[in-house]
Amino acid sequence: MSEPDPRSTEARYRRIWRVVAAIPEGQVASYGQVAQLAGIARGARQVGRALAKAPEDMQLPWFRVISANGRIALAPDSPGFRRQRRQLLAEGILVRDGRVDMRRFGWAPASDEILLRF
DNA sequence: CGTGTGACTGACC
DNA sequence: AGGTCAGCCACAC
Repeated sequence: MSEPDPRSTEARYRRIWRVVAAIPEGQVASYGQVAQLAGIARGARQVGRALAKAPEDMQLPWFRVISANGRIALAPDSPGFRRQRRQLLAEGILVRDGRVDMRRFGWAPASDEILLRF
């Protein structure tokens, strides 16, 4: 019996989904932060990929993931952008011009919280 | 196997 | 504050 390679794309996606699922309601995390917590250095782009690939019935809070600069990464004129903005606003996260104040809404998990969860 | 393309980032103007 | 750029990495062609 061989363990699945933790470096495989599938294994990485599963860890990414696990981290995203742990982002508290009312808070946001950046793609790079999610990658970091999932043990994937410099894997920000993979996070975007994993979110796009996440099964709908997984009900992943993908909308809580935004760019490190606080901006919604999707195209401002896209349906995805509008949906993300709406869902963020729905849980009290202020979105102004497609931007969120990371200092106010950014997720800052405590170290023990990280060790226990991931 | 080379190239182009992003739901990305950090560094530098 | 806002644009450019190189680095990044999985994927489509």
